[in-house]
Amino acid sequence: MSEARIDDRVLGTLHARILDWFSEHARDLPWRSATASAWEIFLSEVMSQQTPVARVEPIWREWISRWPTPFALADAPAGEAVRHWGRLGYPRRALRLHEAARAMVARHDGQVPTSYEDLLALPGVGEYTAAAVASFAHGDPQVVIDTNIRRVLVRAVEGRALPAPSLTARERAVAAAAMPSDREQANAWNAAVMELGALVCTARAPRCGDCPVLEICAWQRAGCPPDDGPARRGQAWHGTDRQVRGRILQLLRDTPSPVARDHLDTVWPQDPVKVDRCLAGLVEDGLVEPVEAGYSLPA
DNA sequence: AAGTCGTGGTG
DNA sequence: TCACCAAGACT
Repeated sequence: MSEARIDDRVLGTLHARILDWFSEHARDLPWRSATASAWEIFLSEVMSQQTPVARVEPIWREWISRWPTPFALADAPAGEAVRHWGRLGYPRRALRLHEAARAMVARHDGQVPTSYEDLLALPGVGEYTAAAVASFAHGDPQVVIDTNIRRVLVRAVEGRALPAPSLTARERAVAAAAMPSDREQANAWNAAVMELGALVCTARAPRCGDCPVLEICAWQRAGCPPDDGPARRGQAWHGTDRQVRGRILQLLRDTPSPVARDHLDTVWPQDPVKVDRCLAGLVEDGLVEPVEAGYSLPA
């Protein structure tokens, strides 16, 4: 276990300034309401994985109203979860949410589990989501580390522009050392640092003029050196399986009845072999089901 | 452990 | 314009 030490005076200032900033500037997201249920918070966390929060809200409202509890979602066909996922992206998350709801019914009396370990065991829940749900839904101050928190800490504490591609032991140690010792403050801290990263300490064009900890930011004091890491690999898109899979699913979502194999070629007419491969992948993933008349969302 | 998995806003 | 990136998980 590596340890990281942050100067007590610096730490005190970080806590006070960032928590104060958060109390003034936090967006009033519906899942931050004092009356939000653990299920509502759980849904918001999975929906927010790799997805801008602004796009989550309408889908989240739709899901909450349609499936207000784990029981409700567990009773629905998996395909309905995929259908109502719409264009939020990474539709396997919808499937895993459905599996998670069934796991909650099977193993947790239909409740969102409270321990980090039980949360982590759910499908679609990794380190980040388990810690976030523990902290935000249950008031258990686990160390939350998301892309925002990584960026804020690497700048404010380490003085670098951007974190490494994958999470390091050093970052875990810094994040743990940065947590306030008070339980309530620690939970607020998790949300506050994330919010600061999302609204001010952004990846592309940080609004340092609006930053509450500008004077003690190590990156600022170092003169804002540019990222020294290797160039990031851009995500290819045009003509990839991802694009074709997306089109296939969009067609199936927008069609109530099964779709014939021939009709699926219309999503990528130049290459039926690619369509075959993507279809096989989607079936393998459980997102699509072969039926007599062709293909449909899973029952 | 690097690759894969959607989608849309934006600087 | 277009490459980058967004409350990651999984293999």
